[in-house]
Amino acid sequence: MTESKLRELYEQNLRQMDNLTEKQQNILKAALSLFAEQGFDATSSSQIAKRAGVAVGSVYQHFHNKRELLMAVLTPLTKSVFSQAADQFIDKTLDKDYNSLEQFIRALVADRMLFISNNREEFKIMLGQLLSDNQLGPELNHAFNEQPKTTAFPIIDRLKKKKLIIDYPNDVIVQFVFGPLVTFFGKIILAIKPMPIDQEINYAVGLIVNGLTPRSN
Amino acid sequence: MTESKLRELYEQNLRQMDNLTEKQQNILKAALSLFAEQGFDATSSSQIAKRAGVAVGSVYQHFHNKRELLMAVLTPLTKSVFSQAADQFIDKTLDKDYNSLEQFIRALVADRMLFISNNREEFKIMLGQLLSDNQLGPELNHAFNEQPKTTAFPIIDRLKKKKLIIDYPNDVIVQFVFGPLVTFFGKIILAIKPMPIDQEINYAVGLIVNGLTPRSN
Amino acid sequence: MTESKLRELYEQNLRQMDNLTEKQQNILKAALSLFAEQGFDATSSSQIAKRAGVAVGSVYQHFHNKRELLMAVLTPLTKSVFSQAADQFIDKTLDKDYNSLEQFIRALVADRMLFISNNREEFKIMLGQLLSDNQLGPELNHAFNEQPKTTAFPIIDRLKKKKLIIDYPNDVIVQFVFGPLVTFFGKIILAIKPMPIDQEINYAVGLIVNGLTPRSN
Amino acid sequence: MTESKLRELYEQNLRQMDNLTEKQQNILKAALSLFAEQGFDATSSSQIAKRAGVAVGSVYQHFHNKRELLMAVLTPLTKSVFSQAADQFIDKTLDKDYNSLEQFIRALVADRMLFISNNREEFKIMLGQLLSDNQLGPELNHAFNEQPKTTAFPIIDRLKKKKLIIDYPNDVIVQFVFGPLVTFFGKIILAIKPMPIDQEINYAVGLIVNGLTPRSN
DNA sequence: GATGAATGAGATTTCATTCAT
DNA sequence: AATGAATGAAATCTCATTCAT
Repeated sequence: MTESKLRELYEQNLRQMDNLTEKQQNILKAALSLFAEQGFDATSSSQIAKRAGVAVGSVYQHFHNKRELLMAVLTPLTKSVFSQAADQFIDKTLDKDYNSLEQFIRALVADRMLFISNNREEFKIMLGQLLSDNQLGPELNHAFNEQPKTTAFPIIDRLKKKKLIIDYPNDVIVQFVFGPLVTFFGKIILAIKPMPIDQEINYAVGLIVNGLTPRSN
Repeated sequence: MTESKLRELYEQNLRQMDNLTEKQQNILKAALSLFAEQGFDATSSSQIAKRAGVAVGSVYQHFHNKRELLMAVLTPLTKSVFSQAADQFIDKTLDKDYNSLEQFIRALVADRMLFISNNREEFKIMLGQLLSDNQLGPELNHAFNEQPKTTAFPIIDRLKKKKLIIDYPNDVIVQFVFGPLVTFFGKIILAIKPMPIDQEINYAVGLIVNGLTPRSN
Repeated sequence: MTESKLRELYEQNLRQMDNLTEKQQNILKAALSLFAEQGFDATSSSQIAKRAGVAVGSVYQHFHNKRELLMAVLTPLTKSVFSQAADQFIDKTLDKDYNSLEQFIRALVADRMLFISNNREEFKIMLGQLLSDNQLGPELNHAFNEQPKTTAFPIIDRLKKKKLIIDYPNDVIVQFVFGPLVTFFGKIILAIKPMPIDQEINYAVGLIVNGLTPRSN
Repeated sequence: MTESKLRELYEQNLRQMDNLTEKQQNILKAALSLFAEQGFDATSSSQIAKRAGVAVGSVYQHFHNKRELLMAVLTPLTKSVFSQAADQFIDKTLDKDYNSLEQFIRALVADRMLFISNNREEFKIMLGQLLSDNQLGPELNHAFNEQPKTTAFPIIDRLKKKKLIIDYPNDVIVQFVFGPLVTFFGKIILAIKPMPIDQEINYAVGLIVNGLTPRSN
């Protein structure tokens, strides 16, 4: 299971910002929670300062403006974690010669669902920015468009050869697998009834696998 | 196809706000587009006024503050359209005695996807609010939790009896069907590569149906 | 005497900014005096607002930032007045066929000294900016380098032909004539003992003329 | 030539501030150049620290606030150098029994022009302060009003007796001699086309002398 | 002495909202 | 109803200065 690794990676990323004082760390944490609660625009510098227990000026000591602070909050998610995790995923999970579709789907869904669950606050912030910021969208297109080509596509192709997966375009398949993940995220955002994550995974895997498995006739 | 009805309903709702001058209508339209483009907080009254081609003061003539304007933008979507459309959906679409799973899924997916596509701007605004406003979430719980119980659940139950659908909990099934819809909406938000909506519908329907169809063995 | 014209031109320029409310005019006046007294950087928006008798926000209603306000204060001096006055000067003063050197010098010195005297505040501000702003300098080079070529130089050439003026390079002569004017301005800046302006003019003209008159031997 | 002496005096003055570390000297130099480039107000402590290659705190180790730093920059110019140089000037230059007007003027103009040229940065700063500080002006009045009375006036009187100089009031003559010097300084401020300083001196001397020489008739 | 993170007062600027015309 | 100048509260950000290390 790669999940523990993810947490580790995240923590590691935070520690990499090691030029940060304890107070600056507090500012980062305060900003993270406030951005998630109220959104970026609705959060004022003085609010952040108050929650972090520092003076307003201190917010601007290390992070030279609010946007930079936002980026500092999102970076561990987008940059490092995203790609590193993805790389890890290739190495440790996807790169095995999957014989069964289910093994593949289960690994992927579990990994990503835990990732979403563990980073829900950051994801909320990112989504919020995506809605207003017209710059972030294109940046993420890569992650969602290009990454699968080198990671998931080869595996899908292999499964296709073995007739273990339905013959739909690769991107359509990927998009379909993402469905339950995105819905899961949606539920988190809407604070909708929590279902034990194992159950959530099991149901999702069951339905996705069924959906992707070719009918014999 | 219910889509045209939706538009009609929306327009009708706008016309119901009939105490509105033409200028006020322009203000509403300007606010709608700006909120969708930049988010609520990042949109200023004077921007709205400029795009509407009126004076700033006029923005406050009918809508007494910015928040009221936001509500006026969202109301036709949430209140009227949502419920009315839902009712319509029951009457016209779901309430038939579906014999085939595919008929049911296709009707539902097509309808909702067009609904999302036609109201993308409003949905973007609403999502934006959902992320910051901690009040809207619970309200929508009803729509997503309770409504299906009286609309989709009976149909699913009927399909289950005929062994035309997999024997998963009803809410899990509903959630699964929503997957591609939510993903579709996500793509709109991220402004990701447009695929002809018919194709999008066909692929989604194919996969969902396959996923929900019981295996013979 | 062109002096009255200058004042007229200046006032006219101010009136051309006619989109200005009375309050905005007050802001302009307040800014002018405060910039002259304390310098641009040392003057705060709230100081301007207070002296103008308006709210802080009103300072930014018409002039969108402090620099724009500075420009609004300096523009009538640099742009319009400078060039217009210069044009007028050509037409009305320099363009006569001066036979005597003294006539020429007296006209020029009197005109410029009154110009300086009448616009001392604006000149102080401009000089202050010149010292810090690295953009204004080059702009003024034109005025000081190019303008004389089309205005004063032809007259000097004519005087040279008639042996009425010493045979020094034209720009050296112009620079020399400017000496007493610049000194006069320096005295105003330093708030040094005022001498009746007529006397100031007479002495300056006497010495300049003597300096420029060729010795017979 | 007294110029070298001036530099020496200046350096000597700096050395007199001998409680200064090398770092503190760097701070002084950094402040000098930055104040000259951008003006006092527009220069921040951290900028000074950066250019001096020290920490912000070090700026305040010796100079207890920014104004004190400004004074430390200006003092060697105003206090020591100014008066000392003036004294030197009396001793070494003016106190000779000048027979020719030109000798006198040439000595004075050359000396002052080099002085200005060598201390242009300090002069820029001083002028900048003069424009905003309403206290420095009066202080300088002495230098410009009283000093000549004991230095230049006696020499002028002697020249008048010998009919070697025009019979204008002494202060008018002094002011006239200063004209080209002030203009020269103005050109430095405006960064206007540089002319070789020897030429600048020669032309100025020629014109001033001609201007001050009585006509035979 | 030197450092630089922390401070908080204050500056600039924005903007929802009011109100006289 | 419509206008847009005026308002002032609040937000972002800067910076001189302090102080613990």
